[in-house]
Amino acid sequence: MAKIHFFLLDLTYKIINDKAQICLFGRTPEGEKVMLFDPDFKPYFYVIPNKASQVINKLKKIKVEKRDFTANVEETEIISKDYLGEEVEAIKVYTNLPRAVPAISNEIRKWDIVKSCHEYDIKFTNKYLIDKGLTPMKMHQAELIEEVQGQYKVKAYSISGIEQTEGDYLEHMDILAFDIETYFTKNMPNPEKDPIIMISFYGSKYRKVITYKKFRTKHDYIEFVDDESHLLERFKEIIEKRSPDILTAYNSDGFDFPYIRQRAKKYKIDMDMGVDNVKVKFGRGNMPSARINGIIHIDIYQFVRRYIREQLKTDSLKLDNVAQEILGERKIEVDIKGMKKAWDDNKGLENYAEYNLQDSKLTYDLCVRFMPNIMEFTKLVSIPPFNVVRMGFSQVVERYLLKQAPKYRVIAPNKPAHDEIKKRRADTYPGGFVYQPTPGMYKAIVVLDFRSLYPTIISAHNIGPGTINCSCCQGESETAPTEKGKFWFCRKKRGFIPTIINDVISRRMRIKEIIKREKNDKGGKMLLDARQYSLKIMANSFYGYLAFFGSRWYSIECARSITGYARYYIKDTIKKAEEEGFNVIYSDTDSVFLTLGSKTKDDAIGFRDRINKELPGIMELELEGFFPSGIFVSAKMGPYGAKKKYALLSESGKMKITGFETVRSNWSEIAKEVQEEVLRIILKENDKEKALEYTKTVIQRLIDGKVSKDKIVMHTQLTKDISEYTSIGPHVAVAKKMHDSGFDVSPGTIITYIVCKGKGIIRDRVKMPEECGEGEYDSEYYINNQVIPSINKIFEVLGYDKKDLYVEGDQKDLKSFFS
DNA sequence: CGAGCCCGGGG
DNA sequence: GTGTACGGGCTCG
Repeated sequence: MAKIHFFLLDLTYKIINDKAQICLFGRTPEGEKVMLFDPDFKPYFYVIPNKASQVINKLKKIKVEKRDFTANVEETEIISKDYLGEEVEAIKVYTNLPRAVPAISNEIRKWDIVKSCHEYDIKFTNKYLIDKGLTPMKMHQAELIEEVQGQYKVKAYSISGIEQTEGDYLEHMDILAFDIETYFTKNMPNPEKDPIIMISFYGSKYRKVITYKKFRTKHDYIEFVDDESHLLERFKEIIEKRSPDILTAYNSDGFDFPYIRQRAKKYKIDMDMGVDNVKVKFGRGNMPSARINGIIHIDIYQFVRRYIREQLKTDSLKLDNVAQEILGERKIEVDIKGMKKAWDDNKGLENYAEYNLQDSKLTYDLCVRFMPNIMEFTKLVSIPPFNVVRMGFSQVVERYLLKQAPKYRVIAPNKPAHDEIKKRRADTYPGGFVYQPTPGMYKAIVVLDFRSLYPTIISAHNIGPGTINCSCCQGESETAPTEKGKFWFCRKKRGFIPTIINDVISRRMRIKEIIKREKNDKGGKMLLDARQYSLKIMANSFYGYLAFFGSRWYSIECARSITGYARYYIKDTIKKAEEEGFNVIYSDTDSVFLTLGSKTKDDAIGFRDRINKELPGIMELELEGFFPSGIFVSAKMGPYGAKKKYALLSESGKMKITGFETVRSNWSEIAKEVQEEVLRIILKENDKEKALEYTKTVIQRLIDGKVSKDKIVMHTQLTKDISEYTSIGPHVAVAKKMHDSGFDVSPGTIITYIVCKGKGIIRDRVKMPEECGEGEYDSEYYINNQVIPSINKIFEVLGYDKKDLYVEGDQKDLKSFFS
């Protein structure tokens, strides 16, 4: 029998003759796409019974009638398993259909001979990947059985005996980026009426802009079609014809694909671009996503926001900002609001086409840049890249645990039910220790921090839901330094979670050593760096996972113990630093900021080494760096620790700013402007007096009514029909007014309004910009609720009070502002 | 203070 | 579809 080799891109399952068949989308080494059907996987879940024989007998007969199918049990099997550190006898229950798993488990959990059901809500395809040990994007082989006939764009076969082969994974992927431009008048475009006017593609040796207003152009990449419907047909055709491994765009889950779908519907064009001719599937609700069978759609914005955001300097994740920071390249500057006129008059469209193409190029470059990271996460958790880029960290951790579970015979605990979630959410506990800085400027700062503090504590103290308060170590093992409760962890047996986390940390250390050793191989280094980064993210997420209300392996007792140990170690470090004569100025969870005073850099290095000698297991204190000067902001405490807020000037003259939240788009322009300028003056000119004077000037201008309307207009989007609102916010109040004056205020409309002078709550004194005269705005509101909150924290740090913002000569009027 | 709502990205 | 993001911030009740 012939064997087939292929890279596994993605997978789904189809019901064929009342049986579920796994359907794999692959690409052969020769570059051809294939579909492979594996009938050899049955849906199942686990039952932990009180009386196994009774349960099995009853299960054999069970039938659950659902609207369009009948669920029944096909087979059972008794298996010994580990459930939260305990040996249990479990029944593996096979059902007729994947849908029958939730149907049957839901029914039998009510039986009193059943203790609990498990793993009934893990997606069928994911279970397949775990149980068969397969890894998306890697090379696989399988026995070919026969060719399958069907309405597919590619060849399809049934297979058996699939296995992942060692080594290769798809390295040279065919990536295609696209971007759309739409007609729009004032606000964001409305897919009901505003057409798509341009679509660009960018790939390796491929660039194209398609549009349907003809103009003279020097660019051969611009292609003209007859109208919008032909534009959409051509869009489909290019994707089908090129059938890239990866199709990428920026915020395409949230914008481009939903928009295209709406426009295509208008022309009755099917979005059946999948290699199996299945239409693009849209995830619903709050998390839209567009899945194309056989083509991996990666919305690179989704990946950036989940995995990269933390390490970016920019707070905004706009394509322009992200591209500038990552690629050092920007969008083409155009007047986007002028595009409507350019389109109407067919004047200057070439410039917009260039802009359109550049967006695709930046998206393509970002995708290429992050592909090693996406691949590493894909391999780490064995989830197709489509899903990986759309998963939160808690899901990544959980998925990694689920992948490891079979090796340790571990049965997964269940996700919490609704009331359990409520209970968990209400349960808070102390987080990291924060040593509040005295606000102000400092010189000669040393920053020390514990390398991966929480993960190393978990490993060093064997912390996990399976090792906590074991009967075998009661009274023998030390108790964790928590503020309440008495928790100890097993000393005889390593737990599932500490074992996994220790493995992650040691793998990462090995890789870091290889990177150090092999300095010369640049390409290999990039890959290894992506690998160590994914492991770092993974290790750092375990603690949060244990405390996350939605977790399967939830244990607030473990989380309490971890932060308890963390507080113990950091306080101990602070105490010892002070004993040695350093000045501790700030500390937050895992880091300590010292000023040298009369001591030297070498003294700081010696201090670090003395601390490290006493730390248990793999715990380690590192010296992050020396900073000639810095400004500190008071840190605000939350249940999971403190938020860092400070700005440091490094030895190389770079500014490191942490924790200043950006002002949101539904804030007024004046608030944004003041925040930006104050930060600029303080950080770059180092002149707090000047920042204060500047702010006073703006407040004075607000009081005098001199600030123009366009700087105080607020924008808020209506998300539902005005009649559906139970709580009437300012924007809803204005929308009602607008509605009464005959405006269209359907969901999606951006409501613009100005808060005006008057009595009572805000919504009673909001006006549409048109009915509000210049200077009629409520300066009190704009000072207290817009400008002051945006710069408040910054001035607090510099030792100023809100009172210092009083404008001379106007103190009487201002007093009421700051009550 | 809790509940309700909006924001992000996109044009 | 072996379902239903997320954390932060503002305003109303």
